[in-house]
Amino acid sequence: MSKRIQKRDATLSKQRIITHAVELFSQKGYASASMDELARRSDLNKAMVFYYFKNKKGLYEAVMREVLLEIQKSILEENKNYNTPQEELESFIRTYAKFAFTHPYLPSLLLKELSDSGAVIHEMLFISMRQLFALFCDILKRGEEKGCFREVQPMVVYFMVLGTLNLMVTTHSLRLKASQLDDIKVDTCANCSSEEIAAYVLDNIERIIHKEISQ
Amino acid sequence: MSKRIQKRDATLSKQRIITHAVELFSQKGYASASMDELARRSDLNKAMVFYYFKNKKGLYEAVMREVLLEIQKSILEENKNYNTPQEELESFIRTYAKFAFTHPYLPSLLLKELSDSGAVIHEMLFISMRQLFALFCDILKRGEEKGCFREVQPMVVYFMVLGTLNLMVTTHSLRLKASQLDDIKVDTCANCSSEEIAAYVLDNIERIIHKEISQ
DNA sequence: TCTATAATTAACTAACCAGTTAATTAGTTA
DNA sequence: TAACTAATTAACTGGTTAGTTAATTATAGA
Repeated sequence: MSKRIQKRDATLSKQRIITHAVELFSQKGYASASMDELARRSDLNKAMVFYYFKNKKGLYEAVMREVLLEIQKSILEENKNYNTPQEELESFIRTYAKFAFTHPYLPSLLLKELSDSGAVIHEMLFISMRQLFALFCDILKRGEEKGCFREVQPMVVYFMVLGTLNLMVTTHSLRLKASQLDDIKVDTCANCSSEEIAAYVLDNIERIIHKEISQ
Repeated sequence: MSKRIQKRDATLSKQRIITHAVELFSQKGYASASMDELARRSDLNKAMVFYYFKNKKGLYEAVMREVLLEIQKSILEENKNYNTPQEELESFIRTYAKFAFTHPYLPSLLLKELSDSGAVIHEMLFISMRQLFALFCDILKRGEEKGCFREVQPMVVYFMVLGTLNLMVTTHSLRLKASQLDDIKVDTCANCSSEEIAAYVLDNIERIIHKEISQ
């Protein structure tokens, strides 16, 4: 009920909605995210959501576009700093890991979508995801041509990277809880830092794709 | 509206509900699964759902229990036939893959839960998941002690297996679609069989954990 | 200062949803 | 067959949801 203090500012209002929507969708999922609650969180009238994004699906697509473009940008930009396939691969994995751990809504939103073959937004997610995958494939191919990587099934290796990193993020609280119980003693990597996890995933992937193995 | 033909049979009705609920929850997710639709699909009165399972969450827990016990049983039973860590690991991966591909609701339900740190059913999923993970850890540990596996971070390797296999199942239709487009040529493993994928994941995991690498 | 337009609002609707209730039917047993 | 119980039903409720509408503000340009 708090009266708006700020002046009118379309782009700012729009951004407020997106920002809170990213959080809300990643916390509750598409179906359980309520537009009433979003309006409350954003401290804006609900009609504004529909004024700017037409409907819930439109908002969700805008959210996914934002998030996917952001990670894509990070990886592509970081990639420029390297020029051997090995370095590029390392950069890809480290950058994704860093982003995923500092922006945990990304793994949450991504896994929610992928657990349902792109239930809500097939088309767009799809294109953006494919571009990232295409870069990954390109790195692998150039590594192969250079003779430093062996031939692998890129899709499987890609999911080994993304699937693992995403799950390590989304299960963080679950793994912490598991480590505190002591009926079964298992190491759930509960206190590993994102850098440790990234380094570990990277090491494993290198063992999979490198031709000469330094044991 | 079709009048029930069958005689009254409590266990059968209950099983009808579970069976259709597994399908519905895996297709739509917890929030979007409607009890009205479930009743329609099961060809039973909606009140029966609440008569047998108290509420929606109770039904969901019953569904997850059913599904998790089923996969657990498969893996444990198959495991009995082997007695070296290498064979056991191979059996674990192959059995999970086979089950996941023939019962695609499992990856869908699992990823939905894990994308949200066990949003709906923390406790139970948790215990069942941990038992499976404990078996995996045990296999790795015995392999280590025998000197045939190197020391690894079990949680990460576990997610490399489950995460990858689950994603390969849930994204199947998406990968098929991607392979049919030809703006970017990428191999999405669209026509790989479940055995091929299992073999490929297994091969990669072996490269990660085996001490002597047969190049 | 007038005016056109963009941004914002409160109040509303129609559909849907989980869950309840009270009555009814079919099997079972004494 | 009478009486008891378990299974089943139709009809309902209260709350929530996405989306709409028509009126109202603020702002910028002429």
